[in-house]
Amino acid sequence: MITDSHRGELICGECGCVVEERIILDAPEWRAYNTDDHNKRSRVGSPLSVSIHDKGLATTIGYENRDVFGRRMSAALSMKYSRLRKWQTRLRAPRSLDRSFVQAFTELERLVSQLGLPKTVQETAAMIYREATRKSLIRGRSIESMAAASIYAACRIRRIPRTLEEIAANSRVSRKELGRCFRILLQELKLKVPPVDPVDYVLRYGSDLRMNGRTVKCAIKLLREARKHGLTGGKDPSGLAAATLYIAGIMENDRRAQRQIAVTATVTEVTIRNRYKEIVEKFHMEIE
DNA sequence: AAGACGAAAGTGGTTGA
DNA sequence: TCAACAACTTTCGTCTT
Repeated sequence: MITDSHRGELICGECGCVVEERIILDAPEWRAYNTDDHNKRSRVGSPLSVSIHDKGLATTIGYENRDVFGRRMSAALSMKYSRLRKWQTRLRAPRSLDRSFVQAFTELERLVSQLGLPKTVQETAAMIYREATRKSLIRGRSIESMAAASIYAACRIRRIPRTLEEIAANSRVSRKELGRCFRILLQELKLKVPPVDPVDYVLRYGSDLRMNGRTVKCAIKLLREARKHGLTGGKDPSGLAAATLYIAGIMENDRRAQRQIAVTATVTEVTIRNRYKEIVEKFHMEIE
């Protein structure tokens, strides 16, 4: 077991699973010990110090060993990252032209590993960030917020469902700021980002909740029907996914408590009930 | 005792004058 | 720029299983 005091997590040394999140530590969090450090850190936020950061890397076990379904990083890319890492340790004091880039890429890497995202997301996010830099969109905004926004955009493009909240929770950027930066990326880079499909969330939450394949399929079917009846417009996709999973659970005898679903979908039970009511009413369903 | 229900008041974001 | 509005949340008392 590894305690990551930076993130407040207890991590299994074998597989990198987060065993316990949000541990409360009595030790102080990072501090700037002199003004120089303070200037650096207040700007940057995430890699608080090289040593802590390296510790973070060491726990990124999935990185080289586990990887996503055996896919390896291209040789060129992997060389690039190890080079970046080397720079990171060397570039301690002097300011360099590339420094912000290194910081951004380190942040991307950190977010990807912390959120358990596949490599494709990291690559996409890196491309987006690079492009944003080229169009000088970073200026006036923090590296961290733009990196997080790139990650979010990459998730949307790759259809790996992660909410703004989840990403915000893993960086020092507020949900609001993250949304703003994402919007900027959207319009300035003319990214074509498909609308969020609640089905993606059904799949994810269904598996998080260990629900049967049949139940998940049923939920997807309900979702399709709901869409046909115009019940989905303007609704939070997470809420829709949660509600259809709840109904499907009852129908397929694979029931979960509203509370449980609400927690994994990060919506409230009230929202689940509202969607649930709308759907049941519309379908004239009798749910036992 | 846990789960489900719904009313009421509050929040943050979008829209349209 | 401001007000209205819809969706969602929080909180809480009540009913159901």
